[in-house]
Amino acid sequence: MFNLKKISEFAYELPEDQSMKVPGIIYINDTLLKNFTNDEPIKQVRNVASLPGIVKASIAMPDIHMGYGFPIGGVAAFDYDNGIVSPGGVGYDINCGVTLIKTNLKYQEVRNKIADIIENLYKSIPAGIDHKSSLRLNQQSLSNILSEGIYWALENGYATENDMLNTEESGKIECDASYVSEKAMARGINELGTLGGGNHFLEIQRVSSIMDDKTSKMFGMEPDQVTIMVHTGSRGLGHQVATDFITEILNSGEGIKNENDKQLTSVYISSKIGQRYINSMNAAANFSFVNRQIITYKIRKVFEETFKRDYESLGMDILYSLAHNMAKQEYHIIENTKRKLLVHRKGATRAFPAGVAEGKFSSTGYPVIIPGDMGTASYVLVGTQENMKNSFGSSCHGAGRVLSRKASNEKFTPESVLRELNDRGIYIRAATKKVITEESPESYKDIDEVIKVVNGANIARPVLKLTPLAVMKG
DNA sequence: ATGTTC
Repeated sequence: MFNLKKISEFAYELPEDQSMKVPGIIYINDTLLKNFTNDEPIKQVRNVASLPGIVKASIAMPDIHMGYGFPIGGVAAFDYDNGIVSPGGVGYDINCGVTLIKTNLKYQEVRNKIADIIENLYKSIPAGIDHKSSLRLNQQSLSNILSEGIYWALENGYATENDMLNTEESGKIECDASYVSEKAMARGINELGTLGGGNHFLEIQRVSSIMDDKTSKMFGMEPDQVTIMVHTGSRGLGHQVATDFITEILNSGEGIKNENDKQLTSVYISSKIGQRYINSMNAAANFSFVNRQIITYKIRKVFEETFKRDYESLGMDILYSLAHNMAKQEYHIIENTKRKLLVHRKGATRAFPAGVAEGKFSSTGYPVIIPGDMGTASYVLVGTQENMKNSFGSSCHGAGRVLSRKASNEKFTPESVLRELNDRGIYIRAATKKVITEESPESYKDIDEVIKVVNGANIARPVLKLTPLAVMKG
């Protein structure tokens, strides 16, 4: 087991190691450290610290758990000219992320309709594996989605200008989408507007407490307001892009091998493979932005039918739609020098504060949306100035698993989890029994404790807390 | 996460 050095109440440093080019820092406290049953995630932080061109530190957020190569909850930035890009540092679900939709409805107005709404959402939005979209896309439309992102949704009536402004990167990352394989395209063409499975979900929530009144007001949010949260990504298309490039890099001889972990494969950003991966990753990210937008469109339709009012009069604006599995080209100040970096956030959220965030969020900072588990709570936060220096303006992305899916399935029964949710007044519609046990609240770390570390380590400040009323799982 | 083992 690693002998971690406590550097503050909310941060630990890995012991020095000859392989490490930079320090390894984990933002965590004693309580959350007790969740570790093995040191694999910590080894992954160490392995990332050995990669060429890494800048400042290999960082992990309090929701850290084991991933492919890089830990989930990991942040690592590489010099754009001399550093690497790693598909495992982005994750298989490229631009997996969260959209939070506001309403002007209060809890009292929806409480008797919750079950109907979820059942109608379940009919309207395909969920789980092998549930195909009702949208019929042709190849040209799919190509446009990959290169134009939300602009395609805007042109086709699925998005408004406002939706675009409320989406990270305005829902479009510049890229040459022609490198995306036919196989990835074939998997994606029937999956637009589908939720997927596993930890992906759709939730109806209410604002249960406000920690930052001023920012909440600026976000247009108040106590007992009803919100809808969507967590999904780029589906089979992004998964195939990741698979394609991991396979190609491993077979190419260009991959930078890591003696500690064969899975931790990467290539230089400047290499041809690296450039093709970055373009393909960005295309998959655009697909994911559109996927969440189409789901938003379908949610609005269901609410319009339920309340017999149009979605604008229901106040159904997107607060924000963000990515938490991406590598992004960004400029950061490192030792008084502005440097061009590729910031890998794998299960980590961009958290630029006021003054660094752009557009309509320049005076608040971008909303940082952190879902907990399906039985507990989620949070909206904003980043801090101090954290721009510490972790490239990044926050954690969720509670983080504490039990593996396998362990969860062995430990819980669907009936016990359903009873628990029912006792808490949470209505659930799940595609399979297995996902109910896999995603049991006890499979995740305590979100309140994770937020305590995020706040204590000055990563981000809590703005408001959301409590689930009903959940749909794929 | 994932046409849940090309």
